[in-house]
Order: sequence, then C-alpha cells, then structure tokens
Amino acid sequence: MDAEAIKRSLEGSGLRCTPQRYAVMAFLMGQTKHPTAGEIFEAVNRVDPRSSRATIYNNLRDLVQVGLVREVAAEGRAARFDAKGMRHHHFICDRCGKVEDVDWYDVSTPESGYLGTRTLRECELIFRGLCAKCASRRVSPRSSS
Amino acid sequence: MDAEAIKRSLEGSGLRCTPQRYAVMAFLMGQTKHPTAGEIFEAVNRVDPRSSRATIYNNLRDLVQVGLVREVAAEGRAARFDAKGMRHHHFICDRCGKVEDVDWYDVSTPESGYLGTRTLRECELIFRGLCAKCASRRVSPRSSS
DNA sequence: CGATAGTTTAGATTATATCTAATCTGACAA
DNA sequence: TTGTCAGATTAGATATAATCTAAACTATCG
Repeated sequence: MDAEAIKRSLEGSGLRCTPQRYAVMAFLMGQTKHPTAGEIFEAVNRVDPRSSRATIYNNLRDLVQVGLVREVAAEGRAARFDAKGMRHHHFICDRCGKVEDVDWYDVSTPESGYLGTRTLRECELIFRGLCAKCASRRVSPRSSS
Repeated sequence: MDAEAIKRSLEGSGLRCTPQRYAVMAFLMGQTKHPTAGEIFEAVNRVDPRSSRATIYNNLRDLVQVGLVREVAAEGRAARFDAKGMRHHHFICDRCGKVEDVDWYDVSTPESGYLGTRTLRECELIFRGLCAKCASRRVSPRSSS
C-alpha cells in the first residue's frame, strides 16, 4: 500500500494522518510478523519522525479502535499487532510462540441459536501445533540417534 | 470434579498435589469465568492454605505446561485461565472484553498441505461480537429515541 | 490570525509477571 | 524411623509492559 492509501485510510477512519501514525501504519503494513508495541517502538524510532513510547501505545490503541489494526489473540506477555490487510488466520507455535499468517478459508459458521442473544461479528480461527522450524527441530535429533 | 479426581489428575501429570496447587485447580474447576492470575490469587487467599503471589504464578505456569489448565487467547493486559474440562469454544465481547464459554462443535479442518510442513495439534475458534448484555444495551438507547 | 481540539512528549507511575535466596515439605532410600 | 535431597513455597525485590500526567506542540477551522 502506498503513502496516499495509508493517508486515506487514516482519514477515512476519522483519525488525523500525523507523521507518527503514518509511520506505525507503514511499518505494520510492511510486516509479515506480529510485532509487540515495544518492537514497533524500536523499529519506528530508527528513523524520523521519532515517537515517544506513549505515542506508540496511544496510536496503537486508536488504530485498533477504528479497526485499521488488530491485536492478535496470542499468549505471551506483550500484546502483538497486525494491520488488517488481506484476511488471514493465524498459526501459533506451541514451542517458540511465533505467530504466523496462514491463508484465509471460510469457517463453517454456527447454527442460528447457537450463540443465544449474542451478536456475532466474526469467527476467528487459531491453529496450534509446531511451526515448520520447531517441527523439523524435533525430528532431527531423533533421526540421528 | 471431586477432591480425589483433582489429586489424581495432578499426580497423573507428574505434579505433586500440594495444597496450593489443589486450591488453584479446585477454584478453576468451579469457575465458568476466565479469571486473571490476580483474581485467582485473591480468591484462593480468602481461605487456607494461603499462597504467595509467586506461588500462584508458578503453579499456573506448571499447570499450563502439563496441560491441565490453559491460558485463554484473549486481548487484555492480564492473562486469563481456565481448566481444561469439557471442550468448549470462546466468545469474546468486543465492548466489555468478557470471555464466555460456548458449546463445542467440530470445526472443519484445513485441507492437507494447507499448513505446509507445520504440524497441527488443534484448531481453536474464537467468536467475536457483542455479548448478550452489551447487545441489549446497544439496542435499548436507540429504541427510546 | 487566533482559538481550540487533537496530538505528542518525557518522565513518572501502575499493573502484571518474574526473579531470588532462604526456608519449608514431602518422598524416597537406607 | 531417620536423613537426605529435590521440589515447592515464601516474601520481597526487580523487570517488563502499559498507562498516566501535565506541559508543549500542531493542525484545523472560523
């Protein structure tokens, strides 16, 4: 996504396109990983414009609130974020905790009545197991003994 | 689940059935909510045996590790826990953040090859939307104007 | 241009989780 | 039964992540 599209998405969401917000959005959109707020802070501050830590947190909160960014539902101390671009599911590794994107496929939605009087917005899938790296690590020590 | 079954499940998992571990398991099994470590600490310390905060955290880590308890994949500052009893999915409210259990149903698993060389252990479903309380709250102000 | 709301700042503070070293406890072997 | 030792707990210190605070800055609108 280019500069103009980022600007438009921010303003379209009711947020001003400040340099600091732009930097966060641009960083997240160029990511395939799911960085923590701390990682975003450090990455973004390598170049101008600089942002204070509170600005990073404030901006992530605002971006999540308007729906341009989402917090990833994963265990671990620090929240992880990704930009809502192409729809995808997440795979979380039992061993190393890494969160990876996997292609979207439609999940069968529950029967009507299943959620009672709750209103359903989205069904999110999380796959759990071993990532490619950890899965091959497990196999390797055994095959040599 | 009764006292003896808790003891057996602890010992069967390779953990000693200490009074403090028993208290945490008993508390979690009597819960339909998804308490934070802090909430568990407070609830458990209302009666003997008392536990230090580190003991609560240590024991939750151990219980998660052996698979008797799981950390719930939900946003929010503090981790939330539930005992692995009856299989269920979770509904997370967009507005109040409450995590609710909903009945299990089988999710269609992905086609072979979908996860590449990763190994799949489980597909977890998270429903998102408004809980019954927040959904009815939203409707009420509008219908009066 | 001035006013004002929105945003950022930098450091302080809070909340959550983890560490640390000493002490306690229970299991097991002799 | 006793002694040993590994596992567990303790209580407070410390680390980490997130949030607060009040002042300053900035962009927008009238």
